[in-house]
Amino acid sequence: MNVTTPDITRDQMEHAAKVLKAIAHPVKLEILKILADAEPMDVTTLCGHVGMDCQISMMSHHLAKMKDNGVLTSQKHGKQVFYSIANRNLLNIFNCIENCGDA
Amino acid sequence: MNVTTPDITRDQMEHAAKVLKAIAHPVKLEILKILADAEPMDVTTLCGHVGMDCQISMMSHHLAKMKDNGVLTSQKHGKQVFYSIANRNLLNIFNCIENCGDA
DNA sequence: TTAATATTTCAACATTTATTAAATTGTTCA
DNA sequence: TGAACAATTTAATAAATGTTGAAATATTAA
Repeated sequence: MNVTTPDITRDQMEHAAKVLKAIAHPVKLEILKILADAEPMDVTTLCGHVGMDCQISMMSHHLAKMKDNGVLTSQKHGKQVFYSIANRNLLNIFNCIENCGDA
Repeated sequence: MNVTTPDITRDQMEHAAKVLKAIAHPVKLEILKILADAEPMDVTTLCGHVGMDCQISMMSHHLAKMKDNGVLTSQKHGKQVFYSIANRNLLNIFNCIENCGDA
């Protein structure tokens, strides 16, 4: 397979690194995956869907970081905060990863 | 655009997180980009191609981590070590990133 | 207004990552 | 052999991340 890469400036590179850092964590990837199938979702429900033991505080930290880096958006309804994926194009990263798993 | 995500196990998730961590850094992305266009390449030449000031020792550290996580491979010829991209599918990540830049 | 619920923020700490310089290893060539 | 070069390893330190529990904030309902 002949893959070519688009031209990317140094600024874009810095930005890309930030986004990747914001999701390069098993739980954060899982969050992304769960939201991919059922967004938006509130923090407590999301916590319940995560495989491992989930502490609400940890979840909140993960979500905040992902939001800070433009990966997620949030919207408050009543006492709950619902998170969504900012740009579903990012989900293609899962296909990328799946193919590269046996590198 | 309706993006669906493949089923991914927790183990794959852990692995994916490792790979992403191994490239979630501006210089590491740049390394990947340079190699994408001209692999294999030795450490000193690679260092020269990197935009910012590059110390050979730092480069070596970056390369080692990327190799440890299966992103790169290396081959020694004489006193030089040439690095290549282990699986060029990973390069699709640049397309991913380009589209998500304005999230 | 008080109680209950949802989420965030704060603070502390452990762990990991990034960066740099110096020392070390391995290779080639005079 | 020993000088020169390429790259890695080691070690030290700074900076960023991950994790946890407790306290604080905001919203709703009694």
